[in-house]
Amino acid sequence: MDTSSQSGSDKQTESARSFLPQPSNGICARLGDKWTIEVIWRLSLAEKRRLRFSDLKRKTDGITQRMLTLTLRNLERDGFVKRHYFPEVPPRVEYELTGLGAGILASLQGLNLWIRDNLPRIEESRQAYDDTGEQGNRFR
Amino acid sequence: MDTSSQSGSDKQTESARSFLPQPSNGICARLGDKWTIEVIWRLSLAEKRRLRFSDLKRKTDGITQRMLTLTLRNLERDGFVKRHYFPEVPPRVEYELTGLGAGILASLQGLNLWIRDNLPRIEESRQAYDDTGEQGNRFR
DNA sequence: CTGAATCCGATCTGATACTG
DNA sequence: CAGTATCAGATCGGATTCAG
Repeated sequence: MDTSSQSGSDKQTESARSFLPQPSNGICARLGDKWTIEVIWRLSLAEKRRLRFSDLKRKTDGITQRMLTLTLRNLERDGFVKRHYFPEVPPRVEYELTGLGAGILASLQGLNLWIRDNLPRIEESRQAYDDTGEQGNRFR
Repeated sequence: MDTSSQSGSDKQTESARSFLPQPSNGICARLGDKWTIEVIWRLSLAEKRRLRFSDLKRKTDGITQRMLTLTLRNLERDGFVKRHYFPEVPPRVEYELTGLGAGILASLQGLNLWIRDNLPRIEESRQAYDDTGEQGNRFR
């Protein structure tokens, strides 16, 4: 997991070639959606990894009904979430995180830990960039 | 960090709580950009993790000059890439992947391996969803 | 060679109203 | 309760043009 050191070595390319270049059929883009990760995460914390629509909406702060619906449709299509419809009155629908959905969450943890550890440095960098950059062009 | 009061406590939730809910200050969204990951990856494969603008553009198939510039600006701002400007004629600019940038690439590998292994299942799911869904509404 | 500026269509997101 | 439909603003990404 830790291949970050070694700077000047030209043979470092060997191990790096195993990395996938592709945006992986849009998976990363999907995860980058505004609500996708949080919705998966909320489901993973729920009892039996299941929540009904209204609960999910309440737990996911700030999400609109429309965006929750869209997010769930995409997750359902990719097989990360299973939809259970109960034809009652009023209707009840539960969304369940599949094994696939739980799996990607687990795989995401390494990245999230890295982000948690390095976010301060990133934000420093942003601060510095915004401060020094507001006066000059790119030719210096 | 924790906003919602939990209804049920399973054993499985215990380990899941360590996961970060937040889109992590836009990091995941940035990675989901159309070109970000590939640009980082191209730099990581280069000698001394450095490439000049035109080389990077040539290696990154399909990217426009504008998008490469924007992608690099964002990466530079976050501290993932360092820009080296040489005031020659014609001008030469090299971009170097920083330790930070290489680090996130390494952290991404777990996720990418998972995607590689599970993409077939995801695409099956998409196929099934698109096939069965085109006739009925959501109430079934 | 590097990169900024502009225009434009496509997509994303939110707000709102309506339906079974 | 769950979901759809519609509209509007914001952002994204591509094509093109101009400039240091």
